[in-house]
Amino acid sequence: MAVSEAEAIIMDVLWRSSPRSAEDILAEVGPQQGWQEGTVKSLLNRLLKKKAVKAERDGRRYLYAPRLTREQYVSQESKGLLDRLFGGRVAPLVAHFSEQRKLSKKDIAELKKLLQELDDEQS
Amino acid sequence: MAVSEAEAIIMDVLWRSSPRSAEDILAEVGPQQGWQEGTVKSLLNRLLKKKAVKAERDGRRYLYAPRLTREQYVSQESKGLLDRLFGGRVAPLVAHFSEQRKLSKKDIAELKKLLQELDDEQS
DNA sequence: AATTAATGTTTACATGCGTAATCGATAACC
DNA sequence: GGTTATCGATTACGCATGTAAACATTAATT
Repeated sequence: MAVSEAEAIIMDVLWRSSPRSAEDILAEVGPQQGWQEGTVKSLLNRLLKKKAVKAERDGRRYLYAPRLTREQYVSQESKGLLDRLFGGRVAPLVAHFSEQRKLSKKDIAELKKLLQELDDEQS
Repeated sequence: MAVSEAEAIIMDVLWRSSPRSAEDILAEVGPQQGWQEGTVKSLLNRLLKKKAVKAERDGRRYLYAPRLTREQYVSQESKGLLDRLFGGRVAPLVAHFSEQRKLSKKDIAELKKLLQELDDEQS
């Protein structure tokens, strides 16, 4: 089953640094999201059930760590969107952002560099 | 409220051509999705409630048409993903697909052309 | 006019999600 | 050793979603 949006916020914390205790996660995400203890614990349990995180006992508590990598998650999500909205092709997606003026100078520079690199490794 | 995934499939039919009757929509999407009448009708009603489509009476029945444009929908969805996963920047997204070898030759060619055009209109 | 067919409207029902309160077990403290 | 604090596990609850059946209305047919 898929990792939901609220769950992904917990994953983000774990991707930044793990393993971490529930308390620790709450401290980082609670104030920011307005979540309290029970919420974080439920989300952690659902993530465990989905096998997206693992838990290792540490005395009285658990330390949680990702089992699903950020790369895997990002891939699933982006591929889903790409397939659903752009026929699975990247160029139309970029064209879309271009039309929406969502390409910053920096983006453009980086894209050029990226394409250049692809050329280089090609030859 | 957001248009759900099943609802988006109905929208797709309407974006391809509209206005259309429920029967018509069912004919196109039913066999393919394994949906039956009631399902399509429910989805249409939810879309009406969300004001994503409008309905115009045509004799005994209604003809449905999009109110939300495909552009609007695509924008919302892609911006959501971009913000959540790539800090709102396009280049990292493309880099991600590049790393996943998801850039076809055609993609690369089109991206080059796109960047070229951006340069041109710039100068 | 009564019955049937065609459509839209309302209701249903299981599952997932966001958000949490409550329960239960175990460790710490008096 | 009994009480309290700390954690995780279980349960809850409203709302959205996917999927559809049941109901209502109105037009067509006999």
